[in-house]
Amino acid sequence: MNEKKQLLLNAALKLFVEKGFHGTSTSEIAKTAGVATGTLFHHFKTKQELINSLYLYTKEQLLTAITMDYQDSEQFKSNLKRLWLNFTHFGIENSDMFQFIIIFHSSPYITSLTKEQAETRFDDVLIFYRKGIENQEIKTVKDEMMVEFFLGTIFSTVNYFNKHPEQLNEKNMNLTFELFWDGISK
Amino acid sequence: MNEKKQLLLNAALKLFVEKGFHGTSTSEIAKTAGVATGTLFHHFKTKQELINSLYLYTKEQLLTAITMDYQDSEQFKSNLKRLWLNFTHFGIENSDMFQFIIIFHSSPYITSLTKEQAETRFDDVLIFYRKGIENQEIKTVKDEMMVEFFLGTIFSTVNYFNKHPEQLNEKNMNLTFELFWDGISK
DNA sequence: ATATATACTGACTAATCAGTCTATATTGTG
DNA sequence: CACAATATAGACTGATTAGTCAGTATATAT
Repeated sequence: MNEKKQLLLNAALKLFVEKGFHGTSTSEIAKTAGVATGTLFHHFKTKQELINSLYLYTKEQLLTAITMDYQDSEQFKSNLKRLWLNFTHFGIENSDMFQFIIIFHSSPYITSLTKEQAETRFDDVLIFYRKGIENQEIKTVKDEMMVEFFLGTIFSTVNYFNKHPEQLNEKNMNLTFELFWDGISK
Repeated sequence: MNEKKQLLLNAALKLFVEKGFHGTSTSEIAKTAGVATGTLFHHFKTKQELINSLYLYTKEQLLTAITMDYQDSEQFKSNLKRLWLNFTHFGIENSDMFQFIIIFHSSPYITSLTKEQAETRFDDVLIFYRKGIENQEIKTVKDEMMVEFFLGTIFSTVNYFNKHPEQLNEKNMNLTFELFWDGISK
């Protein structure tokens, strides 16, 4: 990736989270990145294309962080916990990216084509857990409800530790996972 | 409340959720409400004041919907469930307002003063449950974490039923509450 | 009925926006 | 080195924006 292109993505990420899509001008993005506006439009044909690229980029970073490391030798709970912890830690350590994904996931600024691209890659991760979910100690709930609940608890956990960073330690992190786990287990 | 002022709030709510704060022009809000732009600026000094008013208005509507009807005669679980169900139903039936509150709660467009105003009124509701939480069958978790978890599960439940309205029935609603309840109970 | 305040209108303005264009610099290739 | 392709720059433009203003209509009070 070209250096200035990367600087532009970083600047756009920060500003979009802070002030929204329309609240951030292309000239401000260029200024923050330390480049000219012409350079921005050289790398991204339109502002629209910039935010689409940014969405794919952040989702890719998230996917890398939660890597598909399902271990058949381990218990289902351990596998699920590792996924949950990876996801949550990503959210805490990359709060701009996490916020961006949350905000712009259900936003009209990202074209549906881009969303589909990102979503498909995402489902690939969850498919590993689907066979783990069947015949396990988990409540019989629709897959989609389970995914929403999973994401909802991560969302609230990240929010909590962002607001109260002094509470961030292994004990409390385990406790919040137990809230999720006891909810879904039979 | 003045009729045209109400029309302006309704139009702004719809458009802000759809296209964001800066993505919606004041002329479009006025046009959607069927009034002149001058009328908008007569009722709200600035666009900023409009969104602040809207935030207080939607929070007020939410508060009314989840009314403080704690019944000491009933079990804690029943009281909590009623609050949870009122909240969730509000989110499903008033999806624009719910979305608006979620989006603009952690957004720089609402001044922190306005947020405080709304938050104070909100805490008044939760205080009724605090004494219920003590010495109950609930896990010992920080109050703030409990609130985040509470809101997180409502958020995911509303999201789920919005995406899959055909799944909306009493049985599934009870099931989703049990996910929350089993998580927090000892 | 008259006076005063409030509600409303839409044309207007200075500022700002996304995107263009022309020119210059840097890089890669043979 | 030569020369083409790519990267960078920033002044510029037509369109759009939040907010103003001068005047008109409607409601309220005495």
